[in-house]
Amino acid sequence: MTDTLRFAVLATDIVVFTVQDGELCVLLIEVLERPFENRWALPGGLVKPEEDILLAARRNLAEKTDVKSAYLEQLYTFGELDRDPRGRVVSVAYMALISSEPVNLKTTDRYGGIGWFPVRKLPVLAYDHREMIEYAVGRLRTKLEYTNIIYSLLPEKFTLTRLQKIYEIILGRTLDKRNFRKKFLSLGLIQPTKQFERGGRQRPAQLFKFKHKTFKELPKFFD
Amino acid sequence: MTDTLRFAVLATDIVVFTVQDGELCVLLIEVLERPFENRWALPGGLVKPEEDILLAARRNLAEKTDVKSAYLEQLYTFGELDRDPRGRVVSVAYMALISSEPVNLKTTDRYGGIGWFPVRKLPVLAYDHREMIEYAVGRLRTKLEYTNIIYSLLPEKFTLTRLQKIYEIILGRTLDKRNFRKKFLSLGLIQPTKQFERGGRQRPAQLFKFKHKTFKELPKFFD
DNA sequence: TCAAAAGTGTTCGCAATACACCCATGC
DNA sequence: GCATGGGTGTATTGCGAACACTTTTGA
Repeated sequence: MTDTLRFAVLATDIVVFTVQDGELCVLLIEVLERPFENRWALPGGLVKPEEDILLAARRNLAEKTDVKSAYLEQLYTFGELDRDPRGRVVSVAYMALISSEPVNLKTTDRYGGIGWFPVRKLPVLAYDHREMIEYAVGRLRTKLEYTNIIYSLLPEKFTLTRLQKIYEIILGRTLDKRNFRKKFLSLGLIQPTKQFERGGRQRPAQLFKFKHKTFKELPKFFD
Repeated sequence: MTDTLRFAVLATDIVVFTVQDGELCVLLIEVLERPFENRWALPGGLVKPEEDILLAARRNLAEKTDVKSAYLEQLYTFGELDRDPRGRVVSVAYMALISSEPVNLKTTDRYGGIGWFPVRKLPVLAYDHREMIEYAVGRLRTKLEYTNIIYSLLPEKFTLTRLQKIYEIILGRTLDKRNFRKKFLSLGLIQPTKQFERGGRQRPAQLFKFKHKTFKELPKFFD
């Protein structure tokens, strides 16, 4: 091998999802550099020669937000020759999920802005980042149905209605309240707390929490 | 970016599956170079600077077999810092599926041998290739249940029993013959031919073929 | 007392499962 | 004629889907 060493530029891009205002949203930053000036892009950056790719994803994410993402998963590696007009860059895409609590977004002078965008109304994106987001949405939908990753999109305590809404928003269809509760509770993933969410002018909703906030595959789930 | 260009060695490894003699088998080559001399490894190699990764996988596969694989899918990118003792090598792993027809295997002076190994009885492997194979087996099992990729593991014409055996071998459990046929035929993916497989000292089995040999997701499948 | 969301059970239909015998052939 | 795998139908069950009213609170 040593006589034929080949090199490529390695990068990582992170599709950070959260649910906000009834929409599945993704975190984007505004590019200033040509040829994508004023377009929006996924947070990400280069992987250092002696840096683990997963850690590079975490680092790049930490440089833009103060979020410790609850969940980070490698998605797919994008290596089309012409995906970056500046030259050959191979990018390992990740998906991150964070709870929809307020998040501090940083910005540096290398970027114009940073913000959450509903995946249903994305701006014009730089590079192949639209493709990455579409891929990530597909993966998220799939995983929602056979794993417990939804825990990473929720705060510590939450109502069953909020839980259901997240499923509905991501899956893109409504679910029957009684069937949803019956089925989800039977999974045994969550337990009721003794607290209730008050404040609306309606009956208070009981707050639940996950027994364990660790990734798990489930036997079955919602079709 | 140009002021901070970073480099990594990019490679690809291919987990080539086939079903042979009642076993799910994977194609391995024998490494001669230190420090993995006499261990077995997945076929693969470096990605050239101006080469698409998928094409690099195809090329590396073609250099070892004369198989045009029916199916090739990117699996996961392995980038642990110490996964290759010779230095930092990031490898994009692929999964290939081929029909269990006889395949010509080539070998070059850079490798000691090449052959098929049952995934249940793997030799000691080089690098992180065992991990890659385990990942690939998981993906294969999953995809078998919600896609039609099994077509790529079968010859043009096949009996229903052979089809069922492949499911049983990969899923690792037996299936009921009547239920299997009822369900698979109801998917409408295959059609009977007018030919029968003779030769055994039993009733000849009707040969079937796939209507389309293109990748498809299925509504549901075997649990 | 009214508006708003919380909470709760039963029925129905279908799809998955379990299960056993006759058929066509080669030897 | 017998051994071998090929081929076929029905009954049961469990799960997902459909569906409506009462409860609790704040204003």
